[in-house]
Parts: sequence; C-alpha cells; structure tokens
Amino acid sequence: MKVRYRRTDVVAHAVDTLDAHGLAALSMRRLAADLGVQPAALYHHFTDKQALLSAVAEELLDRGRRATEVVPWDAELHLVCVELRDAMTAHRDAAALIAAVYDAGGAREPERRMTDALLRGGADDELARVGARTLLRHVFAAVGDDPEAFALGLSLVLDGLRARL
Amino acid sequence: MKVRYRRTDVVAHAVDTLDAHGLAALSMRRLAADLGVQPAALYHHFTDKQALLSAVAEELLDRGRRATEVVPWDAELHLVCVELRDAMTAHRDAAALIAAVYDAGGAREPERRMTDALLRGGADDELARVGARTLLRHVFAAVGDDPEAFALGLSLVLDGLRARL
DNA sequence: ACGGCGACCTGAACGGTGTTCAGGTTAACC
DNA sequence: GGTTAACCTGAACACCGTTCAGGTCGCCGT
Repeated sequence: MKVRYRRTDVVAHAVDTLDAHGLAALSMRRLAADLGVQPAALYHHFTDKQALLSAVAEELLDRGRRATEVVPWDAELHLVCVELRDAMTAHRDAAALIAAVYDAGGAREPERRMTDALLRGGADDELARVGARTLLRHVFAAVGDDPEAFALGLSLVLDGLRARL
Repeated sequence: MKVRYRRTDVVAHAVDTLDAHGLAALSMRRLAADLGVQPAALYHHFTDKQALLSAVAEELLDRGRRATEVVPWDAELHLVCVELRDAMTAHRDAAALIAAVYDAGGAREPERRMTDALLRGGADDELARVGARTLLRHVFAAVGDDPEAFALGLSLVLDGLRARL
C-alpha cells in the first residue's frame, strides 16, 4: 500500500479541487479518483457527502479568521461580517458552498459569534437572534457587490442595531 | 397510442408532483414515469431540465398574479412583492425552485415589473435597477419569516425608496 | 383518397451521481 | 507476536440528465 489519508488530508485536497475545478466538480467519485482511492474509502472519514462539504466549509471559514482580539461588540460584528465575506470570496464557489452548508444546518459559527457579540452589547435574546440573522443575510446577499456597496449596506444595518442599544 | 401530452400538460403535472413530493422528487425520469412515458419524451417539450423548471416557476408566478389594476408606483412595488411572496409560499419548495430558476437567469418578470414601476416613479436607471434587486432580495431572504416581520422589512425598504423620489 | 409532414413518442444506450457492504490490508501498541 | 483499530478494496444498487435513430399518430392540402 502506498498512500493513506486522514480526514484533514481529504478536506485539504477538496479545497484544492474546489479552487481548481469548482463546486460542481466536487463529487465523491472524482475526489476519490484524484486521491487514487476507491469512492467508498471516503465514507470512512465522512458519513455523508454533506459531512464532507460541511468540513470543507468550516475549513474555509477557519482560513478566513484573523487574529482574535477583544474589541467592542459593534466592532466584533463588523469583523465577523468582513471575515465571512473574505472567506466567501477567497475561493472559487466558496459563497455557494458556505450558503448551501448553512442552509443544511452547518457552518453556524459566524452566526453564533454575532449573537454573542449582540448579547454582550446588551441586546435581549430576540434582538440578538434577529440581528445576527439579518447581518448574515446581508453578507450572503451582498457577497457579489463591490466592496463599497457591501460596506455601505453593512453600515446601515450596524447603525440600526447601535440605535437600539 | 393512448395518451399524448402538450407542454402545458407536463408543466401542470410537474406542479402537482412538486406539491405532493417536493423539489427533490421532480426528476425527468420520475416525471416521465408518472405520465406513463419515456424520459426522452420530455425532451420534445423542453430542451433541458432547466427549461422545464423555468416553465414551472413561471407557472407558479402566473398563478400568484392578482387582477391587474393601475396603481401608484409604490403601491405597485408593494403588490409585486406580496404576489411574489404568495407564489413562493403557496406550493411546497416553491421558494427554492423560484430562487434557483432566478439564479440561473429565469423568472425575471417580477424584477422587470419592479424596475418599470420605479422608472414610472421617477427613478433613474441605476436606482431602478438597484432598488428592484434590493426588494427582490428582501422577498427571497424573508420568505420564511412571519407576515408581520416580512411586512415590516418591506416597509423599511419602500420608505427608503420613497425618500429618494 | 392519399401523400406528406410535423408533433409526439419509443427503446436503448452513455456517462455520470451518492451510497452500502463484506471483506482485505496495514500500521501501531502492548 | 498477536490484537486492535484505522484505512481501504471491489463490486454492486439505485438513481440521475441527456442523446439518438427511428417509429407512430393525426391533421392538412392536394
């Protein structure tokens, strides 16, 4: 036997394939073939294709993380949105991937960080939930806009939240 | 020969299948089998699965249309958004279908009606384009919210547009 | 009455997809 | 050296969208 892989190896190679050939090319069979392995081998590392995609999405989000420093709650919100946008634009089809994984119930960390920041800023549970979701939606929807338009729209929502706290 | 179908028959049956079994069950093969026909037969009516889905989306949008009356431009915008939301909530997975078709370049009529209304209200080309897209995004994003939240968010955007015209 | 023509469909195939399963090999650890 | 767990094989199952050559039907004009 020549090569053996761990979970992280598969994820890393999936990211490369995503960059090189796009989301449509990210199939179990193709990924396995690229690794020189039978498709069934991937199911030792991931229960599902969904689980594989989730792991890739979280890897992309991780790579977008900046150094963590403690900042005011509104600066934290801004930071999370920018990091998320960066993660969605740094790799081919990353926006579609992350949105799909989020819709399926994964990649929840950005939203969690945002609700935490809002709670820290004095929001009640309801406002924290709705505010985080609204911000997330804005990032998802405006990911294709130019940076100025993105920043402007983001400021609008953040101003609205600041006005309530 | 027993049964023969026209384009509209296939679309109608696709809507029924969508209601009964959801978007995932809307495959060429299943649709053909339900109609008692070979899969290839569908390609006489539609060049693509994409074309079939486009036709279904447009059918759903048509069914959501109210009686057309001439109203002020801002009332027209409100009406289009409500009709679109209705179409997206009236059938199972209709929101996902319409959004997918829109992303692929189809189901453009609501957006067109909104840009027309904005131009009629005195907006320049740029504002009409951006405004229509913003409204569309809001409806897509808020389709799962309760009606009050939907109406509130919609009012916010409409107020913003009114303030500029 | 008949020929043609276009709408509609068949049957079979091509190349892809995710997933499962019983069993085989390999590396590490006691 | 033997056990155990991680990793993988090979084959199959049940789907998917799409293409193609050819067949059948009803209508329409001559």
